Amino acid sequence: MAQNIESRWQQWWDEQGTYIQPNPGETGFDGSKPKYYCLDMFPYPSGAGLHVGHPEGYTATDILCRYKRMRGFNVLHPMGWDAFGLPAEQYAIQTGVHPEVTTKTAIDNFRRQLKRFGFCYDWSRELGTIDPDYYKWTQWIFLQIYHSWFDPDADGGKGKARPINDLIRDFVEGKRKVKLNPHAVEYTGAGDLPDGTDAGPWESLDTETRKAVVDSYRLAYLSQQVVNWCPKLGTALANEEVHDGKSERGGFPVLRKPLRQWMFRITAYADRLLDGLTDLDWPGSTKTQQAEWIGRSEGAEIGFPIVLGGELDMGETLRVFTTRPDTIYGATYMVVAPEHGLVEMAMEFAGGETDGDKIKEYVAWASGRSDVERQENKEKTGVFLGIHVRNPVTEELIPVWTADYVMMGYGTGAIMAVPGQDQRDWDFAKAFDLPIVRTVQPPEDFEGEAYTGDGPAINSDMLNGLHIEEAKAKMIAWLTKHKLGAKRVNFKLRDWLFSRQRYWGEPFPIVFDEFGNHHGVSEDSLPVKLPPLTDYQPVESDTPKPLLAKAREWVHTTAGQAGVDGMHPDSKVTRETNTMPGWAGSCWYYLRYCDHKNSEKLIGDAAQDYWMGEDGVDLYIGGNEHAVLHLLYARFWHMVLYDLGIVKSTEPYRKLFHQGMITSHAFQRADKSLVPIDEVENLGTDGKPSYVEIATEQPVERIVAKMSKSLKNVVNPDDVIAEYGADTFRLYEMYMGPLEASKPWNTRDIIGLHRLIQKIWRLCVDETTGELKFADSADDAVEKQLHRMIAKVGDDIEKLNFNTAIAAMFEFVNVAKALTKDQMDRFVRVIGPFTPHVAEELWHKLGNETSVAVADWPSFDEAMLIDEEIEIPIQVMGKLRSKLHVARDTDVKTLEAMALADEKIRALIDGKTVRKVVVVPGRLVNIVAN
RNA sequence: GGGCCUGUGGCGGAAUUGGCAGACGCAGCGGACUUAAAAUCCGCCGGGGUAAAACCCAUGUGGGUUCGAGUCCCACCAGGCCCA
Repeated sequence: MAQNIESRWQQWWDEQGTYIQPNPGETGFDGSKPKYYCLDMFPYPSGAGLHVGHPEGYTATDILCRYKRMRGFNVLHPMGWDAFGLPAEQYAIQTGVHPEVTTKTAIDNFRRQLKRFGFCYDWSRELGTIDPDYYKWTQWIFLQIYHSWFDPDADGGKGKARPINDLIRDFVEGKRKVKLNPHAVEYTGAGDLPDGTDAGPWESLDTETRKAVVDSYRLAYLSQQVVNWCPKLGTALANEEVHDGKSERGGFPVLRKPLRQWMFRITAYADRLLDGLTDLDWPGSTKTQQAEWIGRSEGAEIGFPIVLGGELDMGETLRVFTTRPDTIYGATYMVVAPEHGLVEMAMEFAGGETDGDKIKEYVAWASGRSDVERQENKEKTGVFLGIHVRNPVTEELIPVWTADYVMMGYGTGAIMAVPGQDQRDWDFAKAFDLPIVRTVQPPEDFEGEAYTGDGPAINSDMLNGLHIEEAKAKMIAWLTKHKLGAKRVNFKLRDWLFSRQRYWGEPFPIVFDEFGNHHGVSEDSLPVKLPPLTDYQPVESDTPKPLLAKAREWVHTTAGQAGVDGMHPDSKVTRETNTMPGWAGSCWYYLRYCDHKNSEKLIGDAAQDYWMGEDGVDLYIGGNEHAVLHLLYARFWHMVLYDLGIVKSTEPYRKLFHQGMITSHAFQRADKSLVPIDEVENLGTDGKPSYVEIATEQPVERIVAKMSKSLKNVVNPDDVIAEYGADTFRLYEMYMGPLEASKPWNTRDIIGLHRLIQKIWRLCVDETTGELKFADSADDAVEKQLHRMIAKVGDDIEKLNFNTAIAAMFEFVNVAKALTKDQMDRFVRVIGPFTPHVAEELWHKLGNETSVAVADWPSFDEAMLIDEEIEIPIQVMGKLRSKLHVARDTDVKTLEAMALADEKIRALIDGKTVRKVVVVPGRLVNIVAN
């Protein structure tokens, strides 16, 4: 029956366009209503179809949106597809089927499955990141970023993105000193002046230098980056995909190789990304994760003069960043990253204390290690460079080592090692027998090694006795005064590597001329369409070659064809062959939903003003696995677009909520290894289970585990819907527990929710005639319970407490045996958001012609929520001893008197002294007596 | 190693935010209806204790604050997630 009713109404909603939400200016739009923009994280349409985790968040937003609509909001609730990405491409490599074919099949399947849940998406706004009409604007945004620079002085020192032409104009007009961007990480390194060098007047520079200067400011820039290159797979790999120098997939060797890559200067926004978190209504843990990822730390940059052979002053300094300048007296050695310029310099001057071969060997070895491996706190490795620096404070000579636990990407790629106050330095010092000097006095009972806590400074001359914060301040002041260092803020956040050597992604709207200079294509030549390929095999090569290089005709074109302004149309150009990473399309999709058919603009003004308002998306629900990457990247794009005046809200997502993971059961052997569920049998009863692995007859323990193919504990929503219907499925997932909690799937429990729907049905419908049945008159108890349910359900929906809302429905149908027509009318409205199909069926049986989805939410009477007579527990010494039945508003004195007069209580306190009587009116009485 | 979160019946969970622990559902037990089963309806359902009550114990463990603690504080144990 469920199948029949559900598919009938789903079809009707489609035909009626029940859930289509018009935009401002369109027919049917009611501008007097407030807006509610409720967004789900759109799915990656995999070939496997939906799993039971998808509909959890989607059902929650569906209920909320239906409720908000009934409460008089215009609701924007769209759905789309995050469809570029690796799995479709991997599949293409194996089968030769174009990723577009497999992806579109997967999308059709996902759409079919989602519609089967009866979700109230406005499908007219559906979009996919692979649609050329969509990625046209992804490319357009890239161009905006490419044509921008970050002016750190703008906006009162907060800094903002400005058009790159503003910068060029400043250079031409002499308003700004022409120099390389001092904040550009790709140009910093040992020996560079921290402030950049004045390049002289603009007109004195040749074209090439001018271009280099301008490019160093772009928010999207090309840079040599050391990546994990796997020749066999023909692509760069993420750190997480490399283990022991081999690729996780296939076990092929991985090299550290510099690659010319597109980068986003997200580091320029570090402070704003951090500060912006404060006002967001996001889970605290997510904010913390982003803040830690950004990793702001205050400290000092200090220059240590480099000394060769113990006396020859090089006239250069080794710059280090440290968060603990107060510990400089305890710096007993220095460490530079193996990629640091000083290592190469050491090898040039090999001889004496410098063992060039050993250094060379070490650097080669370190280059094969991923960042993750290098940061693992295992065995310390390193080589003495034979170079010393002079401690600027103590004037003592300190040896310089290279070791891979120092990263080139963090700070300056060099540290002053203070083993007394840093455990990694301590371990290293122990391993290589280097001196350890404590500069902070640990507490007397301290038994650890490095001491990182606070305490008075020792062995530190002018700092002695000062605590960390004072000592830091004093040292920074001293260094600044003597021009040996300065206060500096450092971030863990790195610039965002935006190139992939893959096929299935957005092409860059960039071409290179014959001299290798890059040019953005003009806006009217967008989209740069992804060319079809027939061969998706990675190019096996030592020199990284992106897959798109195979589309030779597409790659080699002319400026006219590609649409490059300011070049002769016949000039030969080659297209950028890297593609954008999967994050690109998901960085801004929430904007496009507002106005997805707009061919003139990314988003029209009226649509943006109404739907995004000042705070952006009202509620964004998705998994917390996106806590950092997607949610940080999207905020970054939004901020750039804000600076350029394209969007008007400062943040994309006002309120964020993470639904918990739906887990499953699995079985665990004594050694903690897992057993698939079909290899276990229950020899006990349901009440007292006793699980045994069939093959070994050994007992196993039932535990909660992630759903996975190998454990055979994956649940397919299609099967559940086929058996119980979508309404039951929706209720079950919402009744499992709090939305944010991770909860185990338990098929056996579904029946209870199925019974609820049947009880609802039987409460309203006479099963013999199929007609509605009504009570002659309203029962007081039922009427009261109805008011309570309306209040409770509405309140719970607002708080996303769907499990207790459903419990309130259970309580109602357990009380109500018959409803009047008026009661039924209200009841059906309340269940509408949860079980839209059954509700719609009953709603129409009640004689309505329009959908229950557009009905008003019923009101309730506050007075009905309050009991006139209540039960008050009486405690003696905090233990429940008796109860009073009293009028709700009985005052304190009366309650106290009644409690003390209670027979049971009198017996208990007989012979004791009543010390105190605590009375909470309407709550309880507690008697303290002894 | 650091950070965050969680721990309540056989199971999922509830608890007005410091005020009657176990709402609601599942499973289980007993009964009604039925030739029988399913479905449905009624009752019981943390442990000990009792003829039944009374009473005692109980929210991972141990302490603390409080008239009163599942809820707040400290320590520990176990599990999970994130970072390293």
